[in-house]
Amino acid sequence: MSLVDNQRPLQPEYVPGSITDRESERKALKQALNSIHLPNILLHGPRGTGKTLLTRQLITQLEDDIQHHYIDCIHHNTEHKALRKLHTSITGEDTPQGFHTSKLQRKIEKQLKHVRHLIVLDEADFLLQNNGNSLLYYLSRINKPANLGIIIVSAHTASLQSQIDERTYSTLQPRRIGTEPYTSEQVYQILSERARQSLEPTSLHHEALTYLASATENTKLGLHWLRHTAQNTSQPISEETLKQTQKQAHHRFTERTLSHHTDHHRTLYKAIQDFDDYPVNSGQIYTTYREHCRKRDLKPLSNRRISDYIQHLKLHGLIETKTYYGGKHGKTTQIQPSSLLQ
DNA sequence: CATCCACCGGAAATGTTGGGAC
DNA sequence: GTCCCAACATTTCCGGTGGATG
Repeated sequence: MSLVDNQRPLQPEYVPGSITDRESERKALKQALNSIHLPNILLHGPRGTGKTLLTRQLITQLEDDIQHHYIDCIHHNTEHKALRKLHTSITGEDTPQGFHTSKLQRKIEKQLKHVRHLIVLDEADFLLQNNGNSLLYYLSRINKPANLGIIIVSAHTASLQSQIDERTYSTLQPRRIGTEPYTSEQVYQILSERARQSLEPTSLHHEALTYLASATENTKLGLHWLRHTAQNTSQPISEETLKQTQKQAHHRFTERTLSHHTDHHRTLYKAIQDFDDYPVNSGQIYTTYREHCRKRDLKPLSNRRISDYIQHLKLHGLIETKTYYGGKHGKTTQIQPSSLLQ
């Protein structure tokens, strides 16, 4: 027995017909796309503030003569993987794995000549962290007839800018469009609209929604929590219900976030959660990680590799880190779970 | 001033995977 | 099959970092 009437509006992939409170960003994007040359755009803002939604909605409304290509850089986190995805998207055929990067590049360039294309690099941080800016460099160089637009979507602008080298950045000249975190009032509006569309009437108390909105800035997390709760209760949802489901909902949320990563990512995250007092040094985390590996019969990765994995967790917003360069701490990273996921 | 803290993170080296050509 | 090769994953190596401490 569940309170859910219509699943779809609560799903993370759902694109609502209208987007609440992102009117100025939407206009800015639209306007940029109406210029003669397709623009390059850097769309940035914290997680769960509607960036992906904005771009997804935008590409459904493009003029017919513009082909769009959506690339999720969490999965396509190298130049080669992203190019394969792009090639598949352009030609509509499966791209065999055998091609070398340069061959892929040549094939793609041929296709790009005549039609206008818009490429969306969602979660671009993951590509840059893993592979540097080789893909962006390449794309910036082949864009001579200027019939190519690139939308870079990022949640970590500061680190992103430092990852793109200056030549590439100045060639791209991306227009920056930022999304601010939602206020709890706005989160309230968004969640209440989705709840109205998908839940049985009167199944969600007003004060419960207020609580939910105040406890989360990330709408993705809020929606997940609401959906999880609605699917697992038959009584109308109160603030109390939400408090009971919070822990498990958040747990599921992180599980889902890490589901496309490796066992080592999950083991590492478990190890990070194993402490009583935060923040914790990465050295202690690594020791704990190794213990978890022993219990699970996993061969532990090197600490060099784990320090990359820590960055992945950070990019997902699962942990917060602070790096010390020398001083009494030495050069080290202190880590704590994200305060949004208590 | 030298040394230490405690690890970072770039770069090179090594291991692994999977396709193509024969 | 087997040889070769590029991409990719991971490890190894090593030069930093800057205040505290002796």
